Parts: sequence; C-alpha cells; structure tokens
Amino acid sequence: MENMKIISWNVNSIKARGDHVEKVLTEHAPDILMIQELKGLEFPAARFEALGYTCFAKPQKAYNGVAIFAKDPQAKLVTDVLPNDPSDEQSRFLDIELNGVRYINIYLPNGNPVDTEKYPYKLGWMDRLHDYAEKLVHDRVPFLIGGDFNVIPADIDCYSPKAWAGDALFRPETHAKYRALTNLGLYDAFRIFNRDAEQYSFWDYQRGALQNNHGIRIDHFLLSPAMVARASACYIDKAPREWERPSDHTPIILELS
DNA sequence: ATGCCAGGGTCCCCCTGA
Repeated sequence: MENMKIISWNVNSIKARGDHVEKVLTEHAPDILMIQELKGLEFPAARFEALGYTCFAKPQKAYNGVAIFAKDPQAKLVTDVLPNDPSDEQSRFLDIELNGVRYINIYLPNGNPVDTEKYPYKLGWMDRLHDYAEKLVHDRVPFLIGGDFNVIPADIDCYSPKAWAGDALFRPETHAKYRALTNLGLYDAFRIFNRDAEQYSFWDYQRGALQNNHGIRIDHFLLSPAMVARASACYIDKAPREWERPSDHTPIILELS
C-alpha cells in the first residue's frame, strides 16, 4: 500500500476557518483530513471538492459537527452515529472505510463542568467509543481513531498538571476511560515517535496562553495494532495556530507507509 | 469565583468552549 498522510484538526467553525482549511489542504495535500467543531449547519463542500476531495460531513446547528475529506473517491461512509445511545443527537462521530482500513473521526465531549450532566455524558460517550473499538479489534479490522479527544493523557501533556487537576479533561475517571481504550491495544501515535516531547495541540485564546506556551495535548491519533506497523511519523504542526484569526487548536499529522 | 478570547445564534446579550 502506498504512503499516506492523515491530518486531524479542530477548526473551531468551518465558516470562520474555511481559508485556513483550504491552506492546510493545499500545503499538506493530505490523503485524509479529519476536522472537528464545524459549528453550524452550513458545510461548503463544493469549495473542497474543487480541490479534489470527497467530503463526508455531519454538521449540527451552532455546536459540534465533524467532517472528513478524502482524496481517494473510493472512500465510503460507514456511519455517522456512535451506537448505543438513541437519545444522543450531537454530531461528534464519523467512520469511513478506504482499502479495508477504517478511519474514525471523533469530537469527544469536553465534559465540563464536572458537576453537571455534561460529565456523565462524556464518560458514557467514552464507554460507547470503547465498545465500538473493541468490536473492530475483535474482528481484526485495521483502524485508527483521530480527533479532538478532550483528554490530556498524562502530566507531560499539559503545562501545569496542578492547574488541570479536577478538570474533565484530566480527572481520574477520564484517565480510566482513556486507559480502557488504549488497553484494547491501541497506541497514541504521537508518543510512538516523540517519547518525551512536551508539545501541545491546543492553546486557549485567553490569558496569552499561546505566548506563554500554556497549552495542552488533547488531539490524538490512536492506532490499532496493524496500523502501528504502518505508521512512519506523527507530529504537530504549530504554524496554523499562529496564523491570523486562528483556531485554538493546531493540526496533528500522521504518516503511514 | 470570575474574566480573560472567540464564534454562533436567540443577534448588542447569552451560551459554549477547554
């Protein structure tokens, strides 16, 4: 199988970031781009199809929303719903298939404040994701999960573990659910290639977080065992976070061979 | 505990984000 480049990026509104998305598509020419937080029902598919991409979008009014762009027109939508909660109407999940590999794009719930229904919703969503991944592992289907996980995996992934203690992105219950997922045999692609690196994928717009490098690493690629064998690089491209009127996240890039 | 910033929508204030 040929080399592939896959990118995940929370764009914080496709309407506000259309030019930035187009720039990432032309500069990186990824085979697959997964984006999160479309933030609105409108999705300008035509402008990205003009760049040679097939688009799969699951938008939602005002909040959430995810999309996948694929260069290969053979890419097929598997589902845009994470199973096992019919009452869940939030657009946070897309699964596509290409050449026998499943590419899953997630916008995992933030979960704050933790004393509201938002936190149990996050934990339940993580249980559902675990069950979904478990089935794929059991069926020996090669897959990867990319996206905004809203999980800070470890102390090294944030500028101040103390500042994040108690937060929905860092709580023990969140870590336990994340660990259950990786215990299926999934690997954090960034950590495979950057064992001790302190790099972030999100910097708040407020308090000069970018200038002070007060960031967190919450955008990830988790790889199934077969995909670990194919991975050749994984890195974070900080440049788009420094563009004019940027998203508060920056892209994470995975290369397969 | 709150605002700090940014985007969307109910649209000049309020909600959400992380």
